[in-house]
Amino acid sequence: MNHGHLEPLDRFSESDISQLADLFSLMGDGSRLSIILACLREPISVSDIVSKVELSQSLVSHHLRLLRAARVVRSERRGRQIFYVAADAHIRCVIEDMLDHIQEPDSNGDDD
Amino acid sequence: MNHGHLEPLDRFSESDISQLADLFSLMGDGSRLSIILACLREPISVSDIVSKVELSQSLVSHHLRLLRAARVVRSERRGRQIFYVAADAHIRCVIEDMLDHIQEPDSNGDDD
DNA sequence: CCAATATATGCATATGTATTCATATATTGG
DNA sequence: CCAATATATGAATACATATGCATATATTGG
Repeated sequence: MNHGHLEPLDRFSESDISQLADLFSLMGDGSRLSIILACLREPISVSDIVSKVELSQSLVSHHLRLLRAARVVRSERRGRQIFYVAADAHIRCVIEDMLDHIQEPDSNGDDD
Repeated sequence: MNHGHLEPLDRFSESDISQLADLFSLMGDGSRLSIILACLREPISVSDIVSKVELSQSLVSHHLRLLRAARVVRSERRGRQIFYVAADAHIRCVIEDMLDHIQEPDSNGDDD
């Protein structure tokens, strides 16, 4: 039910892996992650994002397009401004989990 | 308490953002993500990873080095083989959350 | 100690992509 | 309709990095 391929990994289809990688890749750029974080709590306008993250308007817009296309953020027009917000709670969850990982004490890093 | 910088984002330090982005970036490559998934449940030897993910031994090793350096995986020698496993539960959590995000029904993607 | 197996590493390269600059589109107010 | 504001887009470029190839290191068995 894939397209005739064997699935090389446990229970993840190649499509799953590809979609996951795309999403992580989007979050894997510092500028883009800053933008995501700025949109994490509540909708925020593009111009407010620009001043908050201190990136050029053009760059923010380029990144927002990618983030929106991948449904990491959603957009909504209010008058002459466009507000962006994190698409759903999962995005917040992922970030919180990863923060926990960072703060994890170092049990056993490179012991050989 | 950062290094004299203002923190441009809500409550995330620049160091947080940088560490998060590095981790997401590591997970944002398809080959590397496949390797992580292969190590997700239980320790697995490098050679078994190679046959499971169908990448060259060299490439797997290159990626494992990055993943281990970032503490995404841990390693342990058993005889002549080296086993790798996901570093902690947070890594598993992040992936599950992201899978949930992918499977989320499309509420409101690009409506303007 | 030698051969065989298992893993790691250095270098070179092709490919991807983050960023900038200039400009285009859209919305509002007068 | 015109000017001003807000956002998006296209092209060019500089830079990062995934990958392959060759080879090095480490471990085990005889």
